[in-house]
Amino acid sequence: MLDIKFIRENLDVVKAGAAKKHIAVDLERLIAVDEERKRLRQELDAKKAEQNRRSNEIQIAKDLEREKLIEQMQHLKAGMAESEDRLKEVMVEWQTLMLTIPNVPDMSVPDGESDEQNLEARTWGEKPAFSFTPKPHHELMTALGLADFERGAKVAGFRGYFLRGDGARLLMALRRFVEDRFMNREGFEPMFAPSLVRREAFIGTGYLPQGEEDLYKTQNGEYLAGTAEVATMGYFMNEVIDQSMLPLKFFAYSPCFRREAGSHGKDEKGVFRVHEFEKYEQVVLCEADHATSVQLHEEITANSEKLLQELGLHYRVVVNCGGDLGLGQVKKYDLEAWMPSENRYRETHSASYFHDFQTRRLNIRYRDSGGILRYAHSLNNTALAIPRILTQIVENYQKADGTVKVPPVLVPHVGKDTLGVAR
RNA sequence: GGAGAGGUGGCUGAGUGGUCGAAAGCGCUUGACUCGAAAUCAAGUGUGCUCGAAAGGGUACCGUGGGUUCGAAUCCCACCCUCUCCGCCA
Repeated sequence: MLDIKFIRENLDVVKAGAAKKHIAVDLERLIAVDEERKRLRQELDAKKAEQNRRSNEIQIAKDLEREKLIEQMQHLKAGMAESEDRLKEVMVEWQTLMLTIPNVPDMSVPDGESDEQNLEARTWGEKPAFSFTPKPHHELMTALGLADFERGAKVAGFRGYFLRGDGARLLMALRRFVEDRFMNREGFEPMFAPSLVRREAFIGTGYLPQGEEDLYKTQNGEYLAGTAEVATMGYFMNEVIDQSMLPLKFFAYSPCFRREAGSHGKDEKGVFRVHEFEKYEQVVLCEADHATSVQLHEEITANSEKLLQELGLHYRVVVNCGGDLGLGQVKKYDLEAWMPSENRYRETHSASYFHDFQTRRLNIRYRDSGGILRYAHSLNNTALAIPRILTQIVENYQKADGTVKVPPVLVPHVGKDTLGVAR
């Protein structure tokens, strides 16, 4: 959510920002509703003041005088109820509109409508050369007995999967790998976050109200989170954080659930896009300073790049274009690792910063050195999403004989150097 | 799932219809005292919206949302959450 004062004073900026994100907004309506809101508020406050004044008089007055005053008050109240109802209506529309206004993207964000226009910032490593036609990950995994998609569908339904044997070993090795890197080296606090989360935190992080379709919902009304970001940010909801605690950096783990509504037909095979997965997420809260946000954005991006480098995966970093940014994101980098079977890069990580868009919705503040309450800034980036990362590992490390080499850093955790063969 | 208790400011905690944004204590800030500190004394110390150049004013907020009333932290209703006991359970 943006500050209404900021919107009022920077209409053109907000309008241009929404256009860059290709998000339709009705700013004229918002401004009109805001004017109405202010007018009614003032009108009602004046009436309340009058009411309070008279109430005090009634308290002192006696007998006849008192009854006369009470009668007068009843008249005064009649008009107030209307104003109050009207204000309530206006507030509902005001809030609904406010939730639709996207955050303004950074100057450096490229123009564009979809991920096709994302700008490649840099690459790392080399595309692996194959003397044969590389197979897609689901074929390799099935052939080597790492995954069972047929039974996955039988048991869990569409996009269901089992990982077994070396497939499960690889997944568990990746967990230990990423846990080791973050718990011991990065200065992050580990967080084990709930996935079953109430509506507020989804609204606060910007996934609702517009993303209802993508979320699973329980019969009790909670939603299943698609990322630990939701709960981790919600953790600080309605709180004032001690400034000395900032920046707060979390290495948050949670199971993740996504309905993938509207992506039928996309990535149907394998474990690239699944309904149920696990993710380690970097979540950061910092002081309300653009330069600090930018610096931390680079830092959490570098953290993930290091992981891909250690895994020996060729990847590129793209700056996401305006049309590929979420409602609250100011800027986003995607890390995309090479997918040999598709002859293109596919997303493994996504690093964004939000300024105070999320914290304003979540009401997360801190008191600065001048004693002023400010909304903190927030950022997040994938640390590692599994099983997705398996797709690139398996494809990039496949050999001519159909087996798959284990990335050297994972060998100690997997316990062997080749998948799909006996030790 | 059943029974009971309870949600008040940064914290503890008083307040059961009116002058209560809320006692008291703690904490915090500033000042006095002191070489300095502690102790002591004095003053101050919530947030949102809104009017105002500012000083300051208005209004709202005692878990959330409704209701009763001239007037609600206080009464009524619904919901949320916490705690205790029972049941179940990794």
